[in-house]
Amino acid sequence: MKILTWNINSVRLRAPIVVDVMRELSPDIVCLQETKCPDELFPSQIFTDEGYTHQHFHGMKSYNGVCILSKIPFTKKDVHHRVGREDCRHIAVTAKGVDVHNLYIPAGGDIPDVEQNDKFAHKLDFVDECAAWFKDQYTAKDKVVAVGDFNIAPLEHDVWSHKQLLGVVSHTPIEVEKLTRFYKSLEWVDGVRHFVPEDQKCYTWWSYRNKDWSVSNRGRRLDHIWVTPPLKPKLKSYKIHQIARDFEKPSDHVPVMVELAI
DNA sequence: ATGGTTGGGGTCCAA
Repeated sequence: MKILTWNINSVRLRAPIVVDVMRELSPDIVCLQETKCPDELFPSQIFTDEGYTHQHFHGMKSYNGVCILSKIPFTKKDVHHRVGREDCRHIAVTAKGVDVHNLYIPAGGDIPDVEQNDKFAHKLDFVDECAAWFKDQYTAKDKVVAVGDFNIAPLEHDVWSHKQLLGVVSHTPIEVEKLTRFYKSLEWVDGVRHFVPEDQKCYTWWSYRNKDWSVSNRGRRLDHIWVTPPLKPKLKSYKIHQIARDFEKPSDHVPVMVELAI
């Protein structure tokens, strides 16, 4: 079972390149974030035509929005609201006995200070609530996958310069600490770092503001695929589809995929 | 230290 996550920054604009990636990588389950699309306008048919007939989308006008597109039937699908808001950042399905959660953690604005920046406070609260909620819902013996744009690069080599990004939202110590607490709470396994040594640079996002992104290569690993311990021995391979950053009209994120032997 | 780009919806906000 191949599970792919991608922050697509408008599903209507980029549905054609999602289809390209579906054809290239043949994922069974595709989790998208930042669809920026109300449900009544979701481009359902284009994905149905590709064989992704099982769809769960939860979007809103202009901002946020998540969806799960699958070739495998769901036995269950849910929408979850975090931090008392209804901003379309967390949905889940059950497929082949595995609960798959698609998360879009808030970016958190520019200033890493909860007093000065409500968006940063919201981000930290969101991560805390996820940790508590997953701990409440599951034990480490359950088969669970959590994917998405977490908007946090937790490890030193998840950013191009650890020192220069310590004060930049996405890599500040408080965010890393909170995400790490979430990570440890359910004994999650990092599906990409399972294959990529921690001392090796690894990115999934390059800013639009950086022209010639691949030359400066100032990336961050913001997109993640976590699995619970029973799924660790099932991890078969991973793919960071970096070529997608050079597509015409690219997203600033690239697809991340993990293959599980189930 | 600063500004750089993108998408959506509407002449600005969030990323």
